[in-house]
Amino acid sequence: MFRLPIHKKGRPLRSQVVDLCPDFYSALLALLDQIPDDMVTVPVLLASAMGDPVAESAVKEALKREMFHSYRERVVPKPDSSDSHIFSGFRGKRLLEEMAGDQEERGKRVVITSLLERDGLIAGVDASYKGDTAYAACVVMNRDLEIVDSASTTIEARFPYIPGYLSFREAPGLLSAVSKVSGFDVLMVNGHGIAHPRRCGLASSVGLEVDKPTIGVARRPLVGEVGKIRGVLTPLIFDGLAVGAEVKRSEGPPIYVSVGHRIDLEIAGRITRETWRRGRLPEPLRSAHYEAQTAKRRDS
DNA sequence: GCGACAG
DNA sequence: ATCTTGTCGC
Repeated sequence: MFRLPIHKKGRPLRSQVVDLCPDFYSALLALLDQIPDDMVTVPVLLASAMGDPVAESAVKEALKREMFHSYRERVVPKPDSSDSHIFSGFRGKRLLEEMAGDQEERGKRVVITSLLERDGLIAGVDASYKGDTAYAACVVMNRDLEIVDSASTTIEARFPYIPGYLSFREAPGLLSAVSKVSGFDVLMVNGHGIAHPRRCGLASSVGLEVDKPTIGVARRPLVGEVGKIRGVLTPLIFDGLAVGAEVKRSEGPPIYVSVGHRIDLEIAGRITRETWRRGRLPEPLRSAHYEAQTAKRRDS
């Protein structure tokens, strides 16, 4: 029977992703405390000090939270032309830079293989949010796409959504939900696998943890360009490599599939096409999304 | 240089 | 992802 290594007989959660999931908000607080009393700063400088300017909007969102109420006047929206008192001398470790380095390392551990013993049971996992409270659900379907098992959990996310860093927000909840179902052959995750700037998107992070064949499926690409049609799949090219593929149906917008872990693009694409019947995502993900929404509704 | 940017 | 009413269409 499938079992996740993160529940050690009632011990606290342990896994690489969970261990490496730092608290974004405490790190931001530590930076805000460095601003001298007679100075202010701007969001992009805080994001850069955290290690990646891409986090600018996440910083802006965070500053709206109650937790940062007393720091609101220390951050101005734009660098005022007349102001020479914009602080930028932040010190300390760059959290996002370390996390990106970790993704690069884990991306190298992703296994791409055409060996897939069975694919009779397909699991889908997804999460819904109410603020930072995550409601994650995992459903298991048979070949006829009938639900044979499902589970959901709720957990507090300690990290905001930042493009390229989604796994640090979502993986803990998804892993918890996945650990509650009895078993499956392939896992489908709502997000990219190796079609990621550092070859380690949400689907790869989750796949490496559960050590099962894992597929990443997303509605929009994060990196890469759609290449020339090659057979039934249109490759998504990034850095000169086919890191994923665009999957089309007769009608409606396409979706993007990539290797999460222990699978290859052809098989991942085949399973994605075989399970995509209606709507914007394949059935395992539609189902998991519905269950996650239901769990959230039930809670409030 | 500026904007875009999985969920 | 989430905030949100009615509304266009099969």
